[in-house]
Amino acid sequence: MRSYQQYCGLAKALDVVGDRWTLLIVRELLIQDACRYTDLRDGLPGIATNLLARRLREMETAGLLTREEAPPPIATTLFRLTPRGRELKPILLLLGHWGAPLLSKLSRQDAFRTHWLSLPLEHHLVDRAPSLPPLIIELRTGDQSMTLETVAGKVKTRLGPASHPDAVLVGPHPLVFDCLTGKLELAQAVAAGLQYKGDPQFLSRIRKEPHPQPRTKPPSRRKGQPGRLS
Amino acid sequence: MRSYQQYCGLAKALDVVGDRWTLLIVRELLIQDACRYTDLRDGLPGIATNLLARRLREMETAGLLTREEAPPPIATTLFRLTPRGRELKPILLLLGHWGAPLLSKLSRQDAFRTHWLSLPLEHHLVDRAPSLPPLIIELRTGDQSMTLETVAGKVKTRLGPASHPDAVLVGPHPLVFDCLTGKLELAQAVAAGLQYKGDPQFLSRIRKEPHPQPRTKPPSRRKGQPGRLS
DNA sequence: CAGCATCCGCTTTGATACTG
DNA sequence: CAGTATCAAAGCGGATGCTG
Repeated sequence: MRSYQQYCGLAKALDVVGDRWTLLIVRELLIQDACRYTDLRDGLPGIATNLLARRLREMETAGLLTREEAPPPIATTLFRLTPRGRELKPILLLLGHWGAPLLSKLSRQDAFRTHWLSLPLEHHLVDRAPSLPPLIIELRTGDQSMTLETVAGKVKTRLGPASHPDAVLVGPHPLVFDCLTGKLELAQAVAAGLQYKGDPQFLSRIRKEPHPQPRTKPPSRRKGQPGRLS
Repeated sequence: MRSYQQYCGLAKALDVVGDRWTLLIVRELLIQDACRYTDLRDGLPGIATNLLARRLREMETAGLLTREEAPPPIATTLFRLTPRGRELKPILLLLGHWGAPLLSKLSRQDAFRTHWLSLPLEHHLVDRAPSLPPLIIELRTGDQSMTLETVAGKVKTRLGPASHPDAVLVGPHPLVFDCLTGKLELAQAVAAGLQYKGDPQFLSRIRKEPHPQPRTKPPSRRKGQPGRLS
């Protein structure tokens, strides 16, 4: 990117991360830690391959990431954020939070990768009952499943299914996301096509505000099946 | 900007504010509140006038700012951030802070406007002695002077000179900025060409860490003239 | 003068094809 | 797997001109 040439920290930051795709590449590396070129390309639907290669070079020069050549048995290049690059994480979280209201129904045909849920979910889910046994929730949406697990008052995410989840959410990703974050009440999400197995209380345990939109009268709670599911 | 078309809050945020110049326009409106077109153009050296007009239209459409047509006596258009636009402030502060280390000596020939100091200074200066009488510091650098004043444990900035400052800093903007934020110790800044009038203690009163880089032995404190200056 | 719109050359981006 | 090469389209920067 052409420099703004302004003596201003914000302008200097944008000189480095203001290019198209750059912050989304940082997103991928924040979520996936060590990425191969093809992992990145797969997590960035729409990017042209030459542009990805160019950005990776520029970001390496700028000190945002490093490129590790793995030795012959593995024989692949791994891209990883430097500490300086990882310092962008709080900014990405805030920006993502700022942009969340723009995820409307109109975005339903947008590309989606399950791992994109990781940062926003870890950012605004909590464990409101850390003294209870750990809670495990499996999400089945998008290109792969994802598991949420409460640890030390927080919610950690990882890719892949859970072996003994307390609850399972299955459905289109906008429903799963809105239901988890509390934008949609569970009953509304179920009415819209979400499948939920487990005790509904588990959901309110990890939402920051259990009833964020009491615009209409609060929907009546439905009993789920408590206990572990296989 | 062409949409990333990804179901991700960050990608949606970048769809709106990821265009070149957009966040710098937000910076201007955060600092100056109500701006005329020419104020904006002056605060954004390097922008092409047609591009500014286009961005303002797009940002109005996106709900970031409003355009007020002032009645005939004033006869000018005022641009102002909406609350939604103002929600970007913490993000800009973080990004500006992240970019601050990039403001090196190499940036000395970059364009500069005094009001750009406003956000970073208010962001990381504090009043470490709020029980003392208010402190007033005048900066003379860049295109106009700026006044710092302690209020309720914080430091507020405004453009223009102070009538009875406790201290005055005169010199090139990188020196004034580094000296205030503590990147440079006062003695170093003075040695580099900064003029400082007032008690050196006043500086450590508003810095978050009074001695941030004791790599070399701490420079000996020089006595200044305490008390008010005219 | 404030607030643009138009034109033109250059740079960046996007899409696709191809390679060690 | 990890890119490079090529080319068309879009975006940007700079100059200039127009309108109240």
